[in-house]
Amino acid sequence: MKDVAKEAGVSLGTVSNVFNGQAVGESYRLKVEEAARKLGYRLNGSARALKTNQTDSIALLMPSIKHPFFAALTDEITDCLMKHGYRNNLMITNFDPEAERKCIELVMQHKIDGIIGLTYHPDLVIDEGLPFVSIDRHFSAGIPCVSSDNFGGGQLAAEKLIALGCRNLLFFRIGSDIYGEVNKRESGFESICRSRNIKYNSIVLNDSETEAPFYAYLRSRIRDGVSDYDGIFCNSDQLAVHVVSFLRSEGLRVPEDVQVIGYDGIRSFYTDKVICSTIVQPIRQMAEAAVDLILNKDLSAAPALVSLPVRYEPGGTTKDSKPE
Amino acid sequence: MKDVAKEAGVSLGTVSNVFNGQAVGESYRLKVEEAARKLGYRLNGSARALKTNQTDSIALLMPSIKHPFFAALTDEITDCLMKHGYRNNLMITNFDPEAERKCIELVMQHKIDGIIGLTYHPDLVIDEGLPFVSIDRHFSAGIPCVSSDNFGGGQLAAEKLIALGCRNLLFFRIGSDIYGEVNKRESGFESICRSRNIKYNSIVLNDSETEAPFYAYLRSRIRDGVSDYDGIFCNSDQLAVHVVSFLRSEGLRVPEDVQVIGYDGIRSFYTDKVICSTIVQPIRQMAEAAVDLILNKDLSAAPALVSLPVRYEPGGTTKDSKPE
DNA sequence: TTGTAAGCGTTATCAC
DNA sequence: GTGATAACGCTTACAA
Repeated sequence: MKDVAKEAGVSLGTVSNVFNGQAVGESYRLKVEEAARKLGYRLNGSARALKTNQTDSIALLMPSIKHPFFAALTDEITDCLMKHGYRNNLMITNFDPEAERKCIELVMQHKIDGIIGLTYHPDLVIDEGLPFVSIDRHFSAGIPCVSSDNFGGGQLAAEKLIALGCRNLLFFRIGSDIYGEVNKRESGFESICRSRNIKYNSIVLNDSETEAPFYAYLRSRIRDGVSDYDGIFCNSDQLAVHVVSFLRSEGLRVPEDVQVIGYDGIRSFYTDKVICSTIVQPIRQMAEAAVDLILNKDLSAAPALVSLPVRYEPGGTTKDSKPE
Repeated sequence: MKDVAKEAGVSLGTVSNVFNGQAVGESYRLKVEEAARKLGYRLNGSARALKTNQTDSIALLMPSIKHPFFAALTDEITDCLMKHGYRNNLMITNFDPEAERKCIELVMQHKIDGIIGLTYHPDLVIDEGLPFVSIDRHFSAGIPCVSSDNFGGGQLAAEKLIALGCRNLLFFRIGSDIYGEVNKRESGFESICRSRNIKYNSIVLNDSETEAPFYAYLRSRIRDGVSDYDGIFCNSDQLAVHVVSFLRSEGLRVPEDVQVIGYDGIRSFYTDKVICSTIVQPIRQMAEAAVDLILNKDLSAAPALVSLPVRYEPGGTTKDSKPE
């Protein structure tokens, strides 16, 4: 920068002003720009960061991005961030709370401006006003959470199944989402069943590694080739697809005998169709919401929860139109 | 840091040495560590970067991570990078050469230590010795490329199809991979066909948006319900799956009448099985190779091409054992 | 082995 | 509106 100043015959301050879009005499600006081009000069991010305490980068904590939902979310968040002139520091935690802690440590060391995180560490301490936006997990005051409208999604699933003729509903959940917003899917589902006076049941496997207990239960409720349940709402599309193939392997027809709805809205990457009837999460909107929140500094005044609307999409495992 | 020095009753240099793992008297080290803990001190990454010209971060340029292959690669690369103490600056370019240029600009501005890139800009200029490792694209001297063994993969596909009884082979490729290593899949495939004296044909759609021409061609080669071709090798799993469903919609049986092999080794995320018979790319090894290269500074002495071994996996679209 | 001091490339605060 | 100067927090000779 000193060289540019010399080359352009102006002072350091002026050069700085040019590069920061400050008001500068037009002739000076031109001279500086010319000199900068000639010298192939560009601002030094580290020096600027040191001075301003701003790195123009946000860390994104993800358990993994092999799952298509996480991948899509990461893709959109990165895209949003870049559109705002920010860089994305992607950190993969592999669902490991210890790794999450280490990531936070890194973030503070590098003075990264904020964190968007989908974490699995219940007691994760977010020190000293470090801007943090959580996805699908509700922490405490000052840490906004963005998620899909899980409660509404649960309701929607129940309403659909009932409208499609189901009278004996079942809810399935697996995974250690103990601290998640995700639990509300069940509540929403139940609330509709109750108010409509529809029989329902829930099976929740919190820390199970396997889905076997679901199948054992399901099998125990099949008599003479007929299932007690005619509608099943699953916590994820993945689970829904598994349940469907189990049912079929037991000789039941889907959707004729049993209808199944999943959650997420995962699309097959080669057909671009949903893989089952499902409640689809508004991924792009979630990304935008998270980025807006993290970039708008004033997290203390931010809503504790931003819950974005979901929609239902038939995918062949319910009696409404199936794709293909 | 000054505060820590004061608190510990030592000098600045000593504190710095402690944090950089330099030899320091044990009693001093303890005092410094104690003081640092008390003050909640941590090294300032920006200041350090300014001084050392090292940011401990690598940029990863990806066209998108919605595609499962890109997602898996990004996941593994990020993981490798973090294991080496580096951060990943993920940049999504959406296949846009202009965006790629901008990313490079960002990288230089922020003095990021290097780039791993899967790019679509044929003339991308990598200025001034900026460490760059390319994936699946061969640039020029000094820019190593890591890829799966595309030539070997093509050979393997041909060998398998022939071993499984095919006598009339076809190769399909789509996409604008004009500058890619990926073209070698075709060469490998052809080389085997020639040396085995097997009839084959290739259809390459370089800049087509749609697969329709493939289907038109395929249809023209079906007479009396029998296809001229009994074995097809596709450039990607995605294409392979599409071709399979086209063939079936035309009343042909796969794999009985026509056998199909894809490339990539994509797995269904809910069954974890490959989605067709395929040549699987060694994603983890590719990630490790790319990270090793970029971190080992001396790119001028690095191999121009690191080509990692692939393997074949049956997936139900060939006559060898099919899953499920 | 430890302390001192210069300097990395910016930005910001002043007088001018 | 422009130009000198201090300061940001660290590393690294070099001196003690």
